[in-house]
Amino acid sequence: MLLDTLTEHYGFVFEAPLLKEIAQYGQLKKVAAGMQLMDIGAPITQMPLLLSGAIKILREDEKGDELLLYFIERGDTCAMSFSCCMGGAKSEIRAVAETDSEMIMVPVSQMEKWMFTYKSWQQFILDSYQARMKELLQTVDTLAFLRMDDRLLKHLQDKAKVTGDDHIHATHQEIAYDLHTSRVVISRLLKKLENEGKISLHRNDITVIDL
Amino acid sequence: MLLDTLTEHYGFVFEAPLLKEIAQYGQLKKVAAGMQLMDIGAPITQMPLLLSGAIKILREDEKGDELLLYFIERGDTCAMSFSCCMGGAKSEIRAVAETDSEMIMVPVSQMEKWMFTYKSWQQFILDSYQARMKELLQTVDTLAFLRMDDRLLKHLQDKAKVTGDDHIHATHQEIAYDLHTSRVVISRLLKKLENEGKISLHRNDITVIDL
DNA sequence: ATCTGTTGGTAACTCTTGTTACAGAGGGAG
DNA sequence: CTCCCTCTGTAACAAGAGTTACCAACAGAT
Repeated sequence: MLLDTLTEHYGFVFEAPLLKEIAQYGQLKKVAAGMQLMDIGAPITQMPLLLSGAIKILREDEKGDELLLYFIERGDTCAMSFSCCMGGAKSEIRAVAETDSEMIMVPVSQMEKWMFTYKSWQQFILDSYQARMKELLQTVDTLAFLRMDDRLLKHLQDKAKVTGDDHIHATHQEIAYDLHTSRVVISRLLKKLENEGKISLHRNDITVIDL
Repeated sequence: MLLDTLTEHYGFVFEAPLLKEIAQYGQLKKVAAGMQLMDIGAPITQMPLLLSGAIKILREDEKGDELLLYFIERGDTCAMSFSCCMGGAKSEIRAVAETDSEMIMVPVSQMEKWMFTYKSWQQFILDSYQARMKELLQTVDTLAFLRMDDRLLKHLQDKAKVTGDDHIHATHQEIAYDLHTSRVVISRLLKKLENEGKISLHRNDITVIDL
């Protein structure tokens, strides 16, 4: 039952009446890994509360070049979608399921109401903004202060963390897209990391040793 | 009088009773250009509403390397300071007055109350988060997708915009700090931009032609 | 087994950025 | 004016990252 699942994941965040309302107005959505949930420029009408799995958030420039911003995990939401809803704005980012995921989609109309009626909801939204802000700052730090080899290792560690698996199933090309570089560079640096004993390489499988 | 100044800058954002409350509890603060307003790791107890001038927001890594994130202008606030206040968290960023500036400092106790009593305040806070998020995304785009010469030109244009002056009074070293690179690189690229007719160089003064 | 498309390894080269070193220009203090 | 310090220009070199090209290894299909 929806309310049970909800209580399991958000019981410590929201009070009972709010949980009930969310269960009432929310809609369960299951997505398979790799599925796109939202695109840049798309209008936003609902807000996801993640129950399980992980979502990766991407940015794209005019030329179509991509960059991974961060992952959203269980118990999180995409705060940006909130104000977007409220203001009727378009999405600034793209969201793709990193693993099979479950979430509850909440319609914008209720969100606005809850903002005034439930202190816990208000707090949740503000905390979410704060958390996302912090992650974006992390991303900026990574881009500004780290070299590609460290960015790569960090990416592999992050990926292992959100999937809960130290075996990463991804091609060098896919990793290159996430870090906005070329496949050759990734292959080169992966080999270097392997020589340093931090990972081991197999076809379609990178094992992160240095977690 | 404080209320008049406040109404002038925020009259279209907040309703009259809220303006009055802000005037009552807020404190006017004037700072000179170059003065540091907040440091990384410092506790936050007040939130600024900017009346005039501009504040630059910086990020720093463990080694003390800096990076300019964005500018805050008139009519804006530092949304991050809001949740920091609420959660009693430490600042993630450093804030330095880019120009002489005036702001109203609002104590945290009132902010919480207004969140429930004034819809316009709630909207203001959410809009502010959204705006800051958008600026951070801009920063990420700049770092990820632009080369240093374009970053430099963009920086000069931004700086000209927030100061309202196409003459930029800064040494090459200062610019290098903001962009997290070395003075030599900046001198080199500035000369290149001058040859391309986009700026003109003088001692302690860069004139932006291509605005 | 053979063919084919995908994935990964590597070399060679270019371009951008960072580093070191040094010299000259400008401006203020004495 | 002279001294001294800061600011700027430039050269030469090093390192990191991007690009192109090519080949080998592998997996699935026929």
